[in-house]
Amino acid sequence: MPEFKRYLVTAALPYANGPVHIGHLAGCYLPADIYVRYLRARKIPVQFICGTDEHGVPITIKALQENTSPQAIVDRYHQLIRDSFAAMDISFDIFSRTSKPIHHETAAAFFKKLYDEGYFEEKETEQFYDEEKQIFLADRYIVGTCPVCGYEKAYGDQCEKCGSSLSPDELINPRSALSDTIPVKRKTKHWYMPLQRFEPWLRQWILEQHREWKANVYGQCKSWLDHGLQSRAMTRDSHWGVKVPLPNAEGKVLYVWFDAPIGYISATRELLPDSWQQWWQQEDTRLIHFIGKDNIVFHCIIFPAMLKAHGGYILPDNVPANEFLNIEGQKVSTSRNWAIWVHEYIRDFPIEQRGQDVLRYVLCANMPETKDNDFTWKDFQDRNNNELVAILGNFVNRTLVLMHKLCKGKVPPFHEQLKDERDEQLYVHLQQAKQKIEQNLEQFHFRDALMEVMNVAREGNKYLQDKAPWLLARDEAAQQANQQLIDNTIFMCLQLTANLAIFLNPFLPATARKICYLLKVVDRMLEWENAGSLKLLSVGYSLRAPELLFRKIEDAEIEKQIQKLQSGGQQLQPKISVSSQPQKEASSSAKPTINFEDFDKIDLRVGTIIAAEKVQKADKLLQLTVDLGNEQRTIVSGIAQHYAPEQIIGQQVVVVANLAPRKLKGITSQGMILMAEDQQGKLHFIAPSNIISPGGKVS
RNA sequence: GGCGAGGUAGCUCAGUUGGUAAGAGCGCAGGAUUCAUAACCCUGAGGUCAUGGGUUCAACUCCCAUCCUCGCUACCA
Repeated sequence: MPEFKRYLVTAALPYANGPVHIGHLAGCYLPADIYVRYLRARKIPVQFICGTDEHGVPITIKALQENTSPQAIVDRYHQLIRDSFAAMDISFDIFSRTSKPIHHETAAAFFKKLYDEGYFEEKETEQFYDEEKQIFLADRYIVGTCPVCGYEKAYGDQCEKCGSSLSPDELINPRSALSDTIPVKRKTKHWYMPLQRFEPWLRQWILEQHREWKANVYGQCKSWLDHGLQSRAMTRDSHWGVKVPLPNAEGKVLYVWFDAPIGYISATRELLPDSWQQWWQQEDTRLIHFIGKDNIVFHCIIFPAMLKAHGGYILPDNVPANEFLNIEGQKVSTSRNWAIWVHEYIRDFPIEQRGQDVLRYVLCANMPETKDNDFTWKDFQDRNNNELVAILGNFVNRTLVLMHKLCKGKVPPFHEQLKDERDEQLYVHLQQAKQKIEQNLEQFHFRDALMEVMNVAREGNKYLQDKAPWLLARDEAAQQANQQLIDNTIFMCLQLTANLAIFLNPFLPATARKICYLLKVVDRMLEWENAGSLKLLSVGYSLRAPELLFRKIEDAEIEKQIQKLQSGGQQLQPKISVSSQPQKEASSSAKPTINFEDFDKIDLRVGTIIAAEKVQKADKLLQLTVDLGNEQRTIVSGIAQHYAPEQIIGQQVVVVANLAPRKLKGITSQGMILMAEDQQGKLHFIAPSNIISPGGKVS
């Protein structure tokens, strides 16, 4: 292991087509920030790099939907995201954007170098082309009916309704998202990176040399490597993005996943024009990527392969990816608006009351480090009221109150001759806590680290309880007699409070500063080397009047949040609240008008299911035998996750009888069953309201 | 279906390379106390460590099978 002299910490570049939610924070920005603040407190040179990822097709789609330009979209979200992070005290050294010229230049040069050294394969493929707009359509530009759930605005790579990943060929009634015309296939050329060439090296580098990576990360990488890597297109047909720096590459841009991680490099160049090489090209720099688990393949496989191919760059030493944070038992869904948006949270729990620290605390205490975790508002309330208020805030408050009552508002002296075992025990605990916090942070165990910080406050409460200085000062005579004992107790509690500020600083920076304010010390006290000391506050120094660090959160506030979440979650057509203008409701005319002849081409028949069984090795498919009166058809239908085979025998259905046969999992499907989808995405049969003889015509 | 990660007290989660009677926080019950935001402090109840086999002197920890959850992937006309 090389000795590291400096740290380069990156947090995944958020995509500038929507605001950030608390799952993003818990997934990578909060752990990254805690880690960076800890490093800074230890005076270890560190740069914390982030910015918005502003290219890619979804942004252009969104621009089309809102009838504006991609630039307007990314400008809006860049600002919103940046402000959200600022409110949460995420302390980036730079928060840049991939639309900046320096990034285009860096990414293009990177691509050119790989091209010049022959790392790319050129391939021609057939892609959908919009003749009206004269442009190739990336998968995302093709919109059509999802073959799985019937959602009419599925994209060519994925249906956002049911989550199925698709290819454009699978869409029913594919249309161009640009012009709504029917696209045609046309040949196009792209540059592919043969990742399989890096496979032996990646196996060695990850599987042999980085066994210390988190189990979820290591396992995911191994899975990818064992599956075998393939060439991957690193360019796209688009006008929005980094232009491919080659002749005859009009209308080609870098694949967003090629250019985005390079954004880390260009942001560093922007921040440190004269010394960025030191951070990216010297082996004694430790590069750490904080990401969510959806980004593992890009940060552990593709980007390292790119860096390796380019040469001259260091590789990530660790990629501590977190899992996902669910909300109230359900997965976050931006399209269903099942999410807690940071900019909305901060409106209800403003930074004046250090609402950001409450959220930081709860998210860290419940951080999805090893598996998906659940965020509930009840838990948020409990942790605030029972931990921040009752344990931490209470300890600091009672310490300051006692100090004012029993020590005249000044830091009392410590009378060494009266030091007892209990004092020593507290001191030992403080030293151990420091060590444990350090160890946990260095191993990316943030929740354990935070727990240890809270244990310091817990220990303080116990100590105070054992010493019970209020008993020693029952009356004036008693207080006079016991003043030295009282002094010692308060002295210890005050020094412990100062230590708490140091420990809390990486996790709850605003609270740490607030404690400094109450103790009338400068922020420099927060430097980590001061932790464990009992000389942080000078004897005789007068401190400020106590102020509560945290307030209780009432049931009504929690109710309000839950209602807000659920009302948002039930909206069929979700609206993200940054936009003041409501999106246009378009679902009533999602498909172009057709005439009767078009409709008449479809032969719809009533049928009765007379047999059903699960298709082998397919999760979603049922093989049905449908009686159409004069014949029986075998139809394969993607409904296995909605109906058990035995429960649908005898079910009447509507069948598209003249659909061209198609082989699925080796079975020829002779038709298609019509299904209706409800708000939860569950499929229901379309059937006549009375029993009709099989074969009956539908029109 | 393939692969990966998980299934540990009511809840949220820890458990390093197998070895004293299985842990924490919250919640719950009882007690003590009043400096403190009815906060704090003490004590206690609670788990066949998903299930069934196996290896071992010894397994939550290793191996095999099964079930459940999440993710990636295939299937969706």
